[in-house]
Amino acid sequence: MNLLTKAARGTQDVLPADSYKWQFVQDIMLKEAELYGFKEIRTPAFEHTELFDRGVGDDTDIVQKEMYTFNDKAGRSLTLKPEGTVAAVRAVLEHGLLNDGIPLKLTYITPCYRYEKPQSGRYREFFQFGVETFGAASPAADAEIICLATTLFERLGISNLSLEINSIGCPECRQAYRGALKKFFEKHREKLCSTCTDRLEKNPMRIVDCKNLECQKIVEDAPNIIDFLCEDCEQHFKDVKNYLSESKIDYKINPKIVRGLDYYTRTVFEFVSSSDSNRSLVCGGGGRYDGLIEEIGGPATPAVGFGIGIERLILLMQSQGIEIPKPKRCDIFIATADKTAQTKALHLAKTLRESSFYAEIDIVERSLKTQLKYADKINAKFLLVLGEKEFSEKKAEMKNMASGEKFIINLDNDFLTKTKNILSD
RNA sequence: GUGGGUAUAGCUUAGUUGGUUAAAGCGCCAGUUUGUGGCACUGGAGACCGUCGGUUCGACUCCGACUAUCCACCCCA
Repeated sequence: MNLLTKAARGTQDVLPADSYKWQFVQDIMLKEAELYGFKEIRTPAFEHTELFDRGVGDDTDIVQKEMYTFNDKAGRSLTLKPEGTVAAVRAVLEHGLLNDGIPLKLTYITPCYRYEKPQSGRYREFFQFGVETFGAASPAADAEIICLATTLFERLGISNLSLEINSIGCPECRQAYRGALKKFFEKHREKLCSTCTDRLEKNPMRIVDCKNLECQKIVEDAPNIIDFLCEDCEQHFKDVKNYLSESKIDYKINPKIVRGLDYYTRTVFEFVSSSDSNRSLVCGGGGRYDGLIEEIGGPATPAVGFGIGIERLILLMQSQGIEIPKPKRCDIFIATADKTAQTKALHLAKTLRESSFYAEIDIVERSLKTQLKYADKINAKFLLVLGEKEFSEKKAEMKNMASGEKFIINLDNDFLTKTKNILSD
């Protein structure tokens, strides 16, 4: 297969055999978000590169080595968005949406791009569903977002997911924690992996979620962020937990969930799949980011949100054997025995389609017999055969393909009503 | 970026110690006489065996590089 007929690395076609699954999932997500009061926002595929340098953080892997950055013809540096939040924040600020009143609740499904080595559930183009609440500092906002995520998974039929939460405090309490961590890990410096020795200076918090087994062993005895929360942050976390308990949402506190960037504050959460041995992250990036909006030039505004990768979600649903409703079946196939009948068939099909029935006719000039085979192949519910005889007698037989039951239909005035009745049964 | 596996029709695969026109199932297209499908039978289309180079009289088969793909790490959705 040559380059011309090959999708670019890390990208994927969603074929008709699968697209209905996407429709199903996206539909549920948007509808559920709607019930929580989130309105859809659509942002462009690319933004000014500076936005992500600033918003995602230019010391992250994403910005340092994974962005699709290019110059347009006027020499502007643009970047395909590597995640959804920052673009949404930009749009909020640009259009002054916060002036419409708070809270501002937005949802989106958007393609994201990261130059990474593809593997299972990881693509260079992937689709992210996200929700963001702006202007709400209350723990109720955190809880509402988590609650939405929980219901979503339920609606999709996903089980064996566990919710893990943590609080990483505000910049003030984090400073104390960071100091304590540094002091602690300093003692174990020579046992840490090489990336973690680097982290020790730049970002000791990231050592806490290092996957290296040696590091993890050390982390076990490391100080816990929760012990360093200031009074306000502690109360906030306590309230979030309270809301969750009151809503009967199970959660586990995982002190190892941290975030590398400064604008993340307080609540962080993840949904991990416990069905298979290797815990896979389904919904990362969930949490509060009270510092972000100010970081990219807006007024200090609290915000919470989360993102889900749709590819991963569908993968998970498949691994759990969740049945996604099959796409709509053809209601009726109108077979035609000759050219005249064929001309009229389109009109009849049009009439039915206007009433929202899924009707098909022969458009490849097959023999009648082959048309019937085709009707069977596409799993049509009903069959209508039209020819000279039918038009001279002004009536035709409509057959239920599964039962073989036949109905006589008049082809003139009451065609639609009669057909509708049979089809709707 | 690091490590490992794989590469033959649309799909799933076979291909014997290198030896002529590369095989099967499924799918696709059509036929099995006249206007009613599913089953069965018959036929047909469809592959420069991932690419390039090497070894050889001869390579789908052996060697090398590249590319793609899958899996894991990293990171994350």
